[in-house]
Amino acid sequence: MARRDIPNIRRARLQDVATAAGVSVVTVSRALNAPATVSARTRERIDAAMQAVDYVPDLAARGMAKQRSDIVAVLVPTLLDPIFVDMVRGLEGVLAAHGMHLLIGDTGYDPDREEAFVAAALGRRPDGLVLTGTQHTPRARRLAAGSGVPVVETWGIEGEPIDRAVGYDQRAAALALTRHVLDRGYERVAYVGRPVSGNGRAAAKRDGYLAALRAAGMAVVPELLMECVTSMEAGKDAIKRLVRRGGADAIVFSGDRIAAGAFLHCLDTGLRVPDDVAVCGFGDHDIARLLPGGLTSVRADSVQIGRLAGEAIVDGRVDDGGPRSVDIGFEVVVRGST
Amino acid sequence: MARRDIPNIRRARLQDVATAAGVSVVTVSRALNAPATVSARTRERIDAAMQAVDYVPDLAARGMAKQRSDIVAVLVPTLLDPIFVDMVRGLEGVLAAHGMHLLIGDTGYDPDREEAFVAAALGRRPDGLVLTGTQHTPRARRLAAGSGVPVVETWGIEGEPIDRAVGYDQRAAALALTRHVLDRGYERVAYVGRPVSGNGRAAAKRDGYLAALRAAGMAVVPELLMECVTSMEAGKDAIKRLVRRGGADAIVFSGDRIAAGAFLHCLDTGLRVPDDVAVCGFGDHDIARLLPGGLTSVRADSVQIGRLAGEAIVDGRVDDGGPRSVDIGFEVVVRGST
DNA sequence: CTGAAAGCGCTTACAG
DNA sequence: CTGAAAGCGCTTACAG
Repeated sequence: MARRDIPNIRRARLQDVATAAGVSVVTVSRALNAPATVSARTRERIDAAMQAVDYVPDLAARGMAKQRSDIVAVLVPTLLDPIFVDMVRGLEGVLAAHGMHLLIGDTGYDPDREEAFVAAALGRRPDGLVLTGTQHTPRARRLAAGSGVPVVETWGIEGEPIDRAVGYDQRAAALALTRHVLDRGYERVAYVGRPVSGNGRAAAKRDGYLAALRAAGMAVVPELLMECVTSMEAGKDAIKRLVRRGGADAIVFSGDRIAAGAFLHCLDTGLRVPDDVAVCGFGDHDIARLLPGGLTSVRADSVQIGRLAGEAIVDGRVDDGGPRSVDIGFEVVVRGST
Repeated sequence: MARRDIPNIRRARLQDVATAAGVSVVTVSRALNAPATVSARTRERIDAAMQAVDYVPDLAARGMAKQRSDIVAVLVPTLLDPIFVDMVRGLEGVLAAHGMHLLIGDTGYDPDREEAFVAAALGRRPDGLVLTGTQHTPRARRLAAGSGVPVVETWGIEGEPIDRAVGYDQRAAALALTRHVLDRGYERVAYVGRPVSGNGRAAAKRDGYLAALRAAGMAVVPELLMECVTSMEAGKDAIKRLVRRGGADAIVFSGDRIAAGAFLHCLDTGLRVPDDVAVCGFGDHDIARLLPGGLTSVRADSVQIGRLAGEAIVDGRVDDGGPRSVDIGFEVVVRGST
């Protein structure tokens, strides 16, 4: 298998199939794309020829000829957070059913990497572009807007979308969640979320938390406001610090995994949830149901966001009308942790 | 924004840039691919022209001309299992550093869907193909082998790889894990894993479990051998049934998430781990460390599998030699759950 | 029902 | 340093 020595294995082309079947390339192309327009006998010969050489059509060439790539590009901030993975699953399901392929990129929450990936993805002349959030660099936004491809921004629906947006009101969700905690009577409610810089959703959630405090007539305690990365370990570290730091009696986390890390730390060290400290998350991932007593969380269907994004792209070509947002809504699911 | 009414937005082509800059397309192409071969003044004019129209090169056209797509296709059985997501992260990291794009597909553990995706992916003339496991349909294997592109099979390294394989000995890992449990003195050791049909890794793991029992001179109890899907809920359901069914005193799960679901169920219902029932998983995901007392698991670096797969593809073109496997090894990490 | 020609947007030798 | 021609593998009108 000295395959790598021979850089150009000659893969079968339409021409090879045509020659083998004794017809022209056009006819083979038709047998592939409009079988009904080819006589049964010819079709049989062509099919046999294709089988014989294991012909696989070159989709890049087809795409160039048809001006349509059957590729959709999706950009997520991280694959470490299951909400984005769920969204990708929903998207992939819809696209696969339509014979489209998914190009995936991980921006690491970095707007510049997002911009670079947007440019690169647009180079594939995708049939759709799925972004996370509504905050992008000016050039990324300009490229996406000017590309002519359907663009779907996911999760955050604040502001004017480039084209379509599918998500829910992150600020309202954080506000509702925090209000629930305050209604329970907790008095030192902390908030732990992603860094807000360049992240509209993180900023919106934190705003929701702050608004809830304000509405309850409570002061913001700087020590109770933390930024952290997305990991279970981070949740553990955060709760250790917040409890030591002079006592949060409740913590609102911006994600279930972080919250679960904190929750498990409590189980491990004997801190009682919610008696010593209440904990809640965001996303209502399966772990929220399974933690002992359950984790209070915000439910919003991540898979559905992906599905709707996929559908918006699939029928985006027949659709018309200006930019618009779809709000999938959310629900505060109260469980034992608060 | 009646964008959708106008199917063909005219995106800037090389020709448009060339006209704007007052040069030929070749020169613009050179400015892009070999800037040093273009005079500084010309380059400036070209750069300005590109800026002006937000030019984004058509990568499909480039790929066709260069016979190189800068696309790598990866197929995973599911995105619900974090080990595959981790692998994809590792792969994506390496590829992004080389300006390559990731096409991702989710086979749902279905060999026919895998075959379909292999064919479709090969249609993109990818620079590499990353598969899961070494068991594929004959046609999928034939297509991959005959495609001339570097193929990396991941996780399982049993059998002869199509080209490269990166993973570890799944059977040996399950054997070692089960042996550890038996050494601890547990006598009714259950095994819960994915259906083995069409899944070489699942079969290998189950074989390892059976071999460990055999080596210990213990009989296989059919009631203690279960198949289940990959989810935390499934782990919960499994442990409920196994404990009821007349008492496993230890359970080896084929994944950490399933094991964690079972573990959490124990916490919730007061079953003591490991006193009432010992539990262990596979993958050493972060949750394994965070569960109270810790979850015994098999550690194998999923991200590293992705990285090595990516590197094999990146320098696959200069490399030579026959098919070969890379064994990344594994380690049984003993924690409180056993 | 079938085929010859032109074109999709690039790059690669080959000339100048 | 720059450009004209040919080609990458398809599809799309246009003829027959």
